[in-house]
Amino acid sequence: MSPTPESTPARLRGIPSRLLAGASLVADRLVGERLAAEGAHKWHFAVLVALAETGAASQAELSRRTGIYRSDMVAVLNELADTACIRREPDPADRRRNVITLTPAGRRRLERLDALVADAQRELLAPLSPGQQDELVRLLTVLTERHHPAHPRPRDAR
Amino acid sequence: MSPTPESTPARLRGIPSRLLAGASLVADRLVGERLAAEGAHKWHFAVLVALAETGAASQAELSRRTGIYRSDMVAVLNELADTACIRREPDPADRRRNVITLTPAGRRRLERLDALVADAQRELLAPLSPGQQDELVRLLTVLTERHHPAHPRPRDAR
DNA sequence: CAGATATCAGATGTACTGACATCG
DNA sequence: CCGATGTCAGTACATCTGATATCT
Repeated sequence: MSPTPESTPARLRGIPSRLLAGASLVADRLVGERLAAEGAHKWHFAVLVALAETGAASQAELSRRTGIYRSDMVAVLNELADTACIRREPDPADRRRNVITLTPAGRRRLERLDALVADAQRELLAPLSPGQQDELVRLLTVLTERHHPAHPRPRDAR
Repeated sequence: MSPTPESTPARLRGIPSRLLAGASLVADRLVGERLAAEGAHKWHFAVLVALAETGAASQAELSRRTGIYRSDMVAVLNELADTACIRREPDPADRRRNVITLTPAGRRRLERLDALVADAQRELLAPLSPGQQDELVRLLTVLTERHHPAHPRPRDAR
């Protein structure tokens, strides 16, 4: 729907869900543009972070950690494997699973992507004072954490 | 990508762009569900508000006010015309344009949709105190208003 | 002729569903 | 047999692009 133009009526402009949609759009664009400069997507970044943070895991587990559907995870891991950022090998303990491991190359890539993402966040939040930035993050955290139970229940990755 | 599950690593959970994406998703779902109960979409609501607020207008003008592309506006107006919420007639002063006018039925429909949208906003913001709700709206407003110049320039409706 | 308008036809991208073979 | 896993095919929807005919 686009980030609120100037001519938007006040009654529309103040609606929280519309503000969130607009803010999310500009945020995703900023992140997307930065990462695109390195031929990456936010998913790659998310998976790399999850691996660096919580250690090697199966694809379904990564799906739960990142919020990417396990059906979509396949393609993401294919690309990360093609660039040697991860290794994907069958789990000897459970032959349904693949064990996904972060490689040194993947760790280096994560460092670069991390810098880009951090840049995008800085640019995104630039209009706010440091105190306001923290407050925004706090408010959004409360909002999202209170809104997972029930409706769209997270089973695999939703 | 989904609203952050519980098992998400802290390093991912605190990223503003991800928080915004998650919050925007739950918000759009809430609004969408409520409006769907009346067979409506957020676009219908947006157009009706724009008409009620700023008065009759051409389709391109409505596009600018609401942030809906003028290519997509056609279908929205078709549906609103089918339910007699608007009238669409050629502008005698400028024969390229259609003049879109809100009908009494449209005004009544707007009242109903407005209540549903307001409900959704209340549910969305319920986890926050009234003061926090205001603060969130303020912060998001600053954020979005500072982020329209340059990049995705709003010409018609982008 | 440049520019705006309404319209259509479709490209893209992302979230999501359903099914299937394999395995615990 | 139930349930989880990796994979694939395909849906649903929204954003966005391009082109065209008409008109200023």
